[in-house]
Amino acid sequence: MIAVVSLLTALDRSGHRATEPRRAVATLIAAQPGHFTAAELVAAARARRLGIGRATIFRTLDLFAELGLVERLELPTGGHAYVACEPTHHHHVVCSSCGRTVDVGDLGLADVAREVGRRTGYRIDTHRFELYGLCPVCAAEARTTEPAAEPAARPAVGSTVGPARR
Amino acid sequence: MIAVVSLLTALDRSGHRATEPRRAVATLIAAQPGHFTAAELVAAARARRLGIGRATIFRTLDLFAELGLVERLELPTGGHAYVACEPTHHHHVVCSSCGRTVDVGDLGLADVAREVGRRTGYRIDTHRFELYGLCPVCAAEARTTEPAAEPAARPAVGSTVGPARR
DNA sequence: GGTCCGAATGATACTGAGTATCATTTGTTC
DNA sequence: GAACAAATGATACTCAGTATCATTCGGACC
Ligand SMILES: [Mn+2]
Ligand SMILES: [Mn+2]
Ligand SMILES: [Zn+2]
Ligand SMILES: [Zn+2]
Repeated sequence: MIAVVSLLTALDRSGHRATEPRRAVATLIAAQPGHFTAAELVAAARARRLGIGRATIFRTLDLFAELGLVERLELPTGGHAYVACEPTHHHHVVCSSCGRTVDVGDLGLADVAREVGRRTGYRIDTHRFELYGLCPVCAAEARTTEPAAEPAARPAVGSTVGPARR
Repeated sequence: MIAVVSLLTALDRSGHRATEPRRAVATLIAAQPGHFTAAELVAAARARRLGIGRATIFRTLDLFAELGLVERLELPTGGHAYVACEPTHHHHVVCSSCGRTVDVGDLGLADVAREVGRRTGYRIDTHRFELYGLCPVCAAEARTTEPAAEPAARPAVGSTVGPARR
């Protein structure tokens, strides 16, 4: 969940044009409750008969990712997905069954990264930290239903838990 | 760097056949000093006139990844690469300029993951933690040469630093 | 050593994500 | 309302990864 205006003002402040297609994509992104794939955005654009080219959607996603308002993450399946976030540093917990994503703050990771830099001599610039597991809903489901736990249909929903410290 | 026998015994112990192509791929993997892409393996196989099909290389990489002897990581560029590792849980520091990879142990990450589980209610199964930055060599280079720091040609080399605790 | 059978292979063809190109359109600045 | 660079979208392309399936092969058992 992110406000459309956040996306638009970020465009303006970075010296990029607020074109019609970009506004449209921003609206689509803002409407996404959880994480989404590029293909899903393309489908959404087509469904609403916006005349946006596929290339433009990829370009716009890249742009917002550069601006830090959208983050690209790699699912355990190997595919890619995006989440719209306020551009503060934080990480994601992803349900490997339904895809529900929750934000978490740094929780001491910065210290770990610093320590890694000290030990390895690397000048650490960025890190990637993603957690995968079962969300409470899916965990409950897995407990009640037969032990044959099949992945659910994936009603991806986003939410936020925990203070995004720092 | 990994020993060929580690790969082969892992095959055997998991009930998979030690076929000729798999031995060959294992040898190729063991010869890789740092991280490598699937395409690079394919090229290496072709260069040495081993008659291994492309599909088999992908299949074998997947297999070794399942067995935990090879880890697939996502480069900051968006591409994928593999590193051969002893199958103990650890993480990677990757030089964003030359690709040199260094192993690091858990360094308190397990605690962070546990804390995330507590706060979010997720049952955390796995996590992904990768660090990117400049290795000492590239950092020195960047300091001596013009401030116009272009990424170098990428002579990927692997090494290990720090106790892989746990 | 020979038989047998499922596992594994590789040739081929396919999918799907992402990108290059380039003539046309559009946002912004003056 | 020009003017001009930035952005678009149609098209065609590349490249990673995968499905298919007839053929081969490893290894278990005798
Ligand atoms: Mn987020
Ligand atoms: Mn490693
Ligand atoms: Zn779930
Ligand atoms: Zn380096």
